[in-house]
Amino acid sequence: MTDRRSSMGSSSDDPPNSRLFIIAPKTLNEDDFRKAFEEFGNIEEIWVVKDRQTGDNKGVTYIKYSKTSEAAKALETMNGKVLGGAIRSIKVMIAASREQGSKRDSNEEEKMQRLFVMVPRSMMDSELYDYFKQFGDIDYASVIKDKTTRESKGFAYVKYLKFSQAAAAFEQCDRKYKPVFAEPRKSNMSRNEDRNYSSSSFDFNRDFNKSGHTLQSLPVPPEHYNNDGYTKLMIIASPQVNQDQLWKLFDIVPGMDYCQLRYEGDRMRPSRAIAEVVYNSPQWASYAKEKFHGFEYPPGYRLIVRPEYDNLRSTSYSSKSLEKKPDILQIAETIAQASSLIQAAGLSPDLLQAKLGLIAPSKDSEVYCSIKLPDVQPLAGIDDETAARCFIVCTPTALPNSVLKDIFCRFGNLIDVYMLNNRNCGYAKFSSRKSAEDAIHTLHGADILGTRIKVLEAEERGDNNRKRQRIDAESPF
DNA sequence: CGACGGGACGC
DNA sequence: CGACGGGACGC
Repeated sequence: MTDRRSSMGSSSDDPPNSRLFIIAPKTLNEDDFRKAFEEFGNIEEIWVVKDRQTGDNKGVTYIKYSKTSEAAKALETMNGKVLGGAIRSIKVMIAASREQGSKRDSNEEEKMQRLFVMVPRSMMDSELYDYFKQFGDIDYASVIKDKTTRESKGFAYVKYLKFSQAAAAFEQCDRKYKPVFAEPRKSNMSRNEDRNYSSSSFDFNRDFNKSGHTLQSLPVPPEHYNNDGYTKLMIIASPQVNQDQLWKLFDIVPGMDYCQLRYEGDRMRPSRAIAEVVYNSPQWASYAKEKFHGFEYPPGYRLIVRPEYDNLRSTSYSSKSLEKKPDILQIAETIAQASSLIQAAGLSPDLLQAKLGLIAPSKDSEVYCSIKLPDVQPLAGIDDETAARCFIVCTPTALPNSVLKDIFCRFGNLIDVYMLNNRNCGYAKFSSRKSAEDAIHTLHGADILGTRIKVLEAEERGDNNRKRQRIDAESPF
C-alpha cells in the first residue's frame, strides 16, 4: 500500500509535470518517439494514442518520465523538432491532469516555472533569492507578507525563466522548503467583493487573534473624515494595557479630553480592556480613530477603535477646539510622531518601544518583559542548519509570532520560532547550540506581556521518548 | 505538564 | 494541428 504506482499508474502526473503531451505527425510510431526521447531520462511509458475502432494514429502521444527535470529537458529540447523524416515538426507540452482534460488555463508557462515554498518566518526576499539562484535564472523570489504588519507568512514564490530550472529547484532544493509547483495566479475573474465590511460585525476574538486582516484595511472615503461629528471613541485592547499607557498613546493626537479604561471578564484575568476616549473636536477624534484602529499595541495585539455616537455634541465644541488648537508646527510634529508610531507597528517591538519612549518613558520595558533582555541580534544565515531547538510553553496562551521572534532573536543565530497550531507550546530553532542554551537560561520563567513562558531544551523529534523522570527517580540522588 | 507547523499571491 | 488505453490477484 506504500506503492504509489499501484493506485496512480504511470500515466499520472507524479511527480508533477513529468508527463509530456505531444502533437506529432500521424506517421510517427512508438519507436520513433523512444529513439528521440530516451536520452533525456527514464521513460516510464510511451503511449501513442490510436483510434479505438480503426486503430489509426490520432497524432497525439504521451510520454511519461520518472522525473520532472527529465520531462523539462525533453520538452525544451524537442519542442519544434522534426522526427524520423516527417514533414511537420512536433509540438511538445506538459500534459494536463486527466481530470483537467484539454482545457488549459491562461498562465500556462507560469505553472511550470514557479514554485511555492515554505520558508522560515525570518527569511527575507534577498535570502530566498540567494538560495534559489543556484538552480537557475530567477525571474523573482518573493516572500508573502502580511499586508499591514509586513510580517512574513512563512511561504514564498520563486519563479524561474525556464521550466528546467524550476524543475531542478523542485528536485534539489533542501526538502525543508517543501516545494510544489505554484498554481497560476488567478486571472482577471470577476472582481469579488469577498470582504464583509458590515460595521456591526466586530468580533473581538477574530480581530484580536488574526494577524493583519482587520477592518483597518477598509478604504475610507475622505468625506467620511469630519462628517459624522462624533468626538467619543470606544477602544478594545489587550487586557495587558493599562489606563496610563492608553492615555499617553491617545494623547499623541491633540485635543484629547479624557481617557477612561475598564476591564471585562474575570477580575484577576480580564479578557479585554475597554476604553472611552473623548476628544474636543470631531476632527481629532476621527483622526485618532484613523490612526489607532488596527495599531499594534502592545506589539502583536491590534487596537480596535470605533466611533461612539451616543453622545453627539452639537456645535459647542467649535469655540473650544479653536482656542485650544496648537499652532501649525506643533500639529505637524505631532502628526509626524503619530505616523512614525503607526509605521513602527510593523517593526520589531524593540524599535517600537523606542518610539513609545516618547510617551511612556519609564517602565515600558517592564510591561513588555519581566527580565532584562539582551539586544536584538541578527538572525541565522540562510544556509545554517538547525543545531539546537528550544521547546516553548506559554501560559496561559500563545504569544504572537512577532513577539516570539523579537524575544528569541536576542540570543543570536535564530532560524525560526513558532507555536504549534492552536496550542500554547512551540519551538525555537537555532543554528548555534550556545544561542539555544542562552535563550533557555535567560528566558525560562520570564513574563512577556503578561504571559509566563517556559523555555526548555527540546526533546529529539520523532521516536517515543523514555521518560527521564523515571530514570532520575531510580538513580540514587 | 505543554512535544513536533504550515500551503496561495495588493494590479 | 491538439487530450486519455491497457493491464490484471500477489500477500
